[in-house]
Order: sequence, then structure tokens, then C-alpha cells
Amino acid sequence: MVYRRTHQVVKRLAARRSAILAAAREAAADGGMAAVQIAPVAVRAHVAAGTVYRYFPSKADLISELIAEVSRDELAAIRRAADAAPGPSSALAAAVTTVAVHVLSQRKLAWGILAEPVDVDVTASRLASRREIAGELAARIDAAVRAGHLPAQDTALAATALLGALHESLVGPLAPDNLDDPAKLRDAVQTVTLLALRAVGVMDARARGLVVQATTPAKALVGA
Amino acid sequence: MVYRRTHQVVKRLAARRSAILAAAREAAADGGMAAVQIAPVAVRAHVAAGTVYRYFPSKADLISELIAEVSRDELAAIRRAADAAPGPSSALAAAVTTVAVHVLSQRKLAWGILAEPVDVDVTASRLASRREIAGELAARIDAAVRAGHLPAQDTALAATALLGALHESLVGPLAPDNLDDPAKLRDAVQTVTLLALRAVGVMDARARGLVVQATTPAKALVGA
DNA sequence: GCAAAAGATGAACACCTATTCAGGTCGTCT
DNA sequence: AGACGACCTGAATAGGTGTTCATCTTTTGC
Repeated sequence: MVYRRTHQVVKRLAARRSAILAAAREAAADGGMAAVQIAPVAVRAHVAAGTVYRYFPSKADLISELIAEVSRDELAAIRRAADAAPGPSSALAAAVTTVAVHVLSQRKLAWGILAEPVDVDVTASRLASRREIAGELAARIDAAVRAGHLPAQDTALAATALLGALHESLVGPLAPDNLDDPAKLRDAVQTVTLLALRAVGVMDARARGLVVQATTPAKALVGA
Repeated sequence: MVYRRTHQVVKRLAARRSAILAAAREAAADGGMAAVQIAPVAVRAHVAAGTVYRYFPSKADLISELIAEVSRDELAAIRRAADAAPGPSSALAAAVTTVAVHVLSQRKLAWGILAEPVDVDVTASRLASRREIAGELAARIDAAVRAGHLPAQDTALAATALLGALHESLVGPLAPDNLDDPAKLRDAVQTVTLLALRAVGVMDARARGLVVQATTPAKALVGA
């Protein structure tokens, strides 16, 4: 006798898996990674603790997938914003702004994905996540360099530095804590974007223009 | 009968305390914060595990003091380098270079102090540490702004961003791993310093000059 | 409808390291 | 020297959470 999964069952299994991941994401979004514990996540997903282990070999795998998922979304958003820009410099500005906005709109989640201490080893997926995002930024910087808008430089290092600057200043422990006010929030995004653009060699005056352009379509996101 | 500590005993107690802290620092320097465990640290310091608790109420306190100590050293080095510079812009460049060099010369320790996951809560001392260093950088940026060398800006945010950029690009997970070669190491320091100076508004050409100036006295440190 | 297989359950287990504390040693005062 | 207090020791404890597994429930194939 050969047992075969019914289509319905396949769907239910997939749904459960998603539910568990979603539960983990919710937990992370509102309590940081520390809140991503097997038992509470299981409760949120309406399953038993043991069930989690039928879908993820270990907590480390669960968190790794969570990181990968968030990272994928982030990357897609960056590409979308950058591709919609009229030129390489605008694209870079848009990419930077997108990172800033996303990070700010989900601070706890971002902090958890990026740097919050976790009891299991998730360095590999964090590394992959950073590599993806930094890689995209590097590509945009490179495009601007090739277009002659920026001086030649080590784009990989520059991209990494930009990410560090964005993260530390917006969700790091020294990040201003009064960013609930949308106006301040937008200011922060603009300030940091300006810093980032100048860092890679955009002249001050031009950078200011790019920042304003890039922030305009992102305003809606900030509100969200 | 009133028991009084002999001078000799006072000295021995102080020495033990230092020994424990030093042991913790060594452990962190060669295995990261994860290696700072009570038992191994006690062994390194030639005392019993229980003795550690006669000097530090808890592991969190031990690590907090470790962070504070390293941070103090770092701050002193930054001030020394900056004060020795001929002008505000040079001072800023020197400060940034110093941070970069220090961080690179003790990567594991720096990573541990800054961001490595720890099982106890050390957010307070990490925060204090960042505040001190960022504050110093902010002061240097401010001086350059007042001297008319830089555009007006949110110096606190800028300082934070610079720190983030330095840390992420030099000791973060994406940091190049081939920095054992002194030449590459110097290149990395220069590249990042250049980025940082441009970020706060130093013009490209001038920034390049400042970087070279600032790196010259720091060469010796890089070798160390 | 029924047997066999897959899936789900959740209480019990395992593990790891910070922390404690009863007992021993050393230093201080008379 | 003797007695008392301070200090040190390190094996035992504690506590919290990821993981397992015997048992129950649901689904499949005939």
C-alpha cells in the first residue's frame, strides 16, 4: 500500500508551515528575536510545540528562514524602488531611502534580523541577508560610477559601510527614540540618505536634490 | 575587635580584581564574548569560580566593566590622536582613523564589545560605550562645522552613522577577511576614512589629502 | 468500515552554565 | 599564640528553554 498525500493535505501542510513562519515573524516584530521562542510561536500558530519540529529541524532553521524571508522582501522592495528611478544616481538614492524607510517602519524586526543577540547560531543566514542587500547597493553604486557620476571606489566596501551607517543610526542603540512623529522620521531618513550619498562621492548640492526626489515617493511608505 | 585591611591585602585584592578583568579581556580578545564564561575566566585568572563573585556581583557586571574599560581606552586614544592634529578637519580625520585602526587591531574584542550576542544583558554599558565614542566624534564634527569646513548638520546623527559605517565595514560579518596583510589593512582604513569624511561633507579632493595625513602617524599602530 | 501510515500532541527530558554555600585557609588583632 | 573575622574554594544547585518521543488523532487505500 502506497500512501499518497492528497492535494488538500499538501495545502494544509503548506499553510501550517506558513502559519508557523508568520507567527515567528509577528513575534519578532513585536518583541524582537528574544520573543521568538518555540512554545510561544507554537501558540500563536495554533499548533503544539512538537509540531514546529515537524516543519523545522530546529529553532535555528526556523529563524534562518525567517531572516531569509524578510531579506527577500527587503531586496525586492529595493529593486522595485531603484528600477523605477530615472537614472543611476537616482536609483542609488532610491535604494538607500528604501532601506532606511523599511528599517524604520519595522524597527524591532529589523534589529532582530540584523543584530539582536540570539541564543542559536544564525550567523550564516544573517550573513547571506547582508550579502544580498549589500550586493544590491554595491551594484547601484557601481552603475553610478560607470555612468561617471561618482569617483571610482571599492563598491563592496562602500555598500557595506552604507548599510552599517543606516542601521546604526536608525535602529541601533543610539538611534533617536522620538521617531514616532512622522515628520522627524522623514527628517531622519533624509539626513541619513544625504550622508550616504555624500559618502560615496555625490557632491553636497546634487545630493540634496536627489534626497528630496527619492523621499517623495517614499513618503507613503513612511506613513505605513 | 575591628578588622582592618592591611595595605598589602588591599593591594592583593585590587590585583585580583584586575587579574579577573584582564582574564576576561583576554578571553574576549581571543574567543569573543562567547568565551567569557565564569569558569574559564576564573582559570585564566588563577582563582576559583566562586571568587569571581567576590569581585563582581554577576557576569553581567563583569562584562559591563570590561566594556567600560575598553571603551575608556578607546576614547583616550581618540582624544590623543585628535588633539595632536593641527586643525578641526585633521582632528576629525585622526579620530576616525583611530577608531578604524583600533577596531581592526582587535577585531574579536571589538566585535564582542560592540555587537556580539551575549547571554546576559549588557545593553546599558554598550549604550554608554557608544555614547562616549559617538559623542567624541560628534564634538569633532561640530568643531569642523564651526570652523566653516563642513556644512551644518545633525552632528549626533552623523557621528552615529559614521560609527556604524566603520564597524560594519571593518568588523561586521561582511568585513573583508583578508585583512591580515598590513597593506590591505591600511587600504581598508583609508577607504573607510575617506567615505566617512565625505559623508559629513568634506569635498573629495580635500578628503583624500586628510586621509593620507591621518594615516601616516597611524601606520605604526596598524602594525601593532 | 477497517487496518496501516502519517501527522499532531505536550509533558518529560536534557543540557548548559551562572550562581550559591558549607567548609577550609589565610590574615589580623590582642 | 590564639581566636576571630575575612577570604577563597569548587562541587552542587538552579533555572530556563530547545528538543524528544510515547501516545493519540486524522487521513489513506482497499
